[in-house]
Amino acid sequence: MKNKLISKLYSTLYEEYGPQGWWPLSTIKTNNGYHPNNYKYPVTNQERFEICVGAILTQNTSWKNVEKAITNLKEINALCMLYFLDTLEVKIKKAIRPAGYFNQKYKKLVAFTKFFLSLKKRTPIREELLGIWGIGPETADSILLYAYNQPIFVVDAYTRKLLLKNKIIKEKEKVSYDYIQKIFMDNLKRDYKLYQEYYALIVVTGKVKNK
DNA sequence: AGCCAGGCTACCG
DNA sequence: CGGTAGCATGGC
Repeated sequence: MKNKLISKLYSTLYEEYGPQGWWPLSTIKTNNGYHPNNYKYPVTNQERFEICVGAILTQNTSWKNVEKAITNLKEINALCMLYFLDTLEVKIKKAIRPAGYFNQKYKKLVAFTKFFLSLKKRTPIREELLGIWGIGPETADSILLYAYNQPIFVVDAYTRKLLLKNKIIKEKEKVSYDYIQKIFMDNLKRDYKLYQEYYALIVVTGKVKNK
């Protein structure tokens, strides 16, 4: 389905807020980890792993809380695919506690880390990610878009609100994740930089503007 | 003092 | 299939 509004909305948001430099990384000391206008990240497999961990920890959780958890993981040397599985369960859970749901998220991180190690640097496909316990569509797509620079659009609560507000979808009709994703991908160039920027802008505006 | 956050699973009808 | 309880913490 064609819809001119999709690319127009992007221009409007970009002009207002500028490049966002997602996904933030603890290895970048400036700008709180953000890297506007720099699309080379992740540089290392370690940074790639950190993005995936963040994507899981931020499920239904504010990024502020995730930052604490990531800092804690780093302090106990567990923010690393080679050491994570060797770290005591209680230590990990204590570290990720600020991100909430720590029992569930611990299980999710274990399942994901095993998978990540089995990849040996190969890029995963969406179905593989969705097959992992604890990885749903948004987390899978965040990982593909930001950890692997794949042009896959991420849909979340803010994305739906943006479409509702602009009357591209209606409140009543039940719109699936895949349907919304298709609206964006049908109307944008297949460009991971554009997708990374667009989704970041959606979240940023979603936060700023009331609800 | 509630309500909400960059969701997902399990289980129900 | 669609709908929803449960998961947990910190910020506002």
